[in-house]
Amino acid sequence: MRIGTLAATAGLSAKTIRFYEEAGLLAAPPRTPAGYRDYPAEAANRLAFIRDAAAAGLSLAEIRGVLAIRDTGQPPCQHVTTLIEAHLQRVEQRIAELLATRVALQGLHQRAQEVGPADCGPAEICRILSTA
Amino acid sequence: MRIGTLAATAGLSAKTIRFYEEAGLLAAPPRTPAGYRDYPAEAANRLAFIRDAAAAGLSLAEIRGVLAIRDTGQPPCQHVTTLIEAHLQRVEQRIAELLATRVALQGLHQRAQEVGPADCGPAEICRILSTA
DNA sequence: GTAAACCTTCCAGTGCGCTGGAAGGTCAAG
DNA sequence: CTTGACCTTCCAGCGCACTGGAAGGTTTAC
Repeated sequence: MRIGTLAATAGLSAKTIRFYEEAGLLAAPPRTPAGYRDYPAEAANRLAFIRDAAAAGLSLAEIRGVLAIRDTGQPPCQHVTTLIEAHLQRVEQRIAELLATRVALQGLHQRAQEVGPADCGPAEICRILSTA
Repeated sequence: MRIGTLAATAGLSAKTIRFYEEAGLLAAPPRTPAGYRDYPAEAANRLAFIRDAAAAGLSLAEIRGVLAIRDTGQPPCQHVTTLIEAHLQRVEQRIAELLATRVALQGLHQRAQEVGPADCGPAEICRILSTA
């Protein structure tokens, strides 16, 4: 299977697949006599896994870690559980930050309704965004 | 006021202030005979404004837009209101995405409790993260 | 007088996950 | 036989907001 076929199967671009190889996520496949990459069918599974893990928000570095453990023959369960927990924490942290930002933006929007252009002196920048 | 003093006042690094000048957020100040930047006290206000606006999550490009309007002498109220609304939408969109990711991660975590290492055949990568 | 702290410019790199393009070789169809 | 789709490598850049460092000049404190 050549790279274009694999790309179509996995729903990625050929560029991305070469990039994953370079990044150590995908082993370098054998080549045809002409030098074309020639992938076994299992490569599609690996790419699907990468896609699923990336969709869950794991970084390529984290995915590489999981794959590296799997490639030793060990099931990566414990590592994956730890990773999921850590990532869940990061996501929750980020959600909390964004909720706070949302409250702040709603406050600014409220303020924008209350002050008119005439309320801003020429010396200040914007009474809505800052009192500086 | 020299750049280090301004940096300390504004809670930024001197590097960042030079970067803001380069990025068109802050006018180039006059120089001392030795070539040192010599800021008027108002520069601190402008930096405080930039800080507040950035804290609300606006990009430097957006902040530059607000400042550019203000620098024409116009109050930027209408522009700012529009900007806040657009940014609020982006934030809400992102929150929704992260909430979905959180649900997905909680599902994966649940699955991780249910499957053991023995459940993963050597041919698959990780039954927790993907069925590929 | 000298050492440390401060300033200047310029160039380069960070992290992340790709993407674009150039210059060339190969393969399949008509 | 040619056209066009496909493949190869390599190098560069994106967007974002800085940050680091080198190599040099200046000011300040003791």
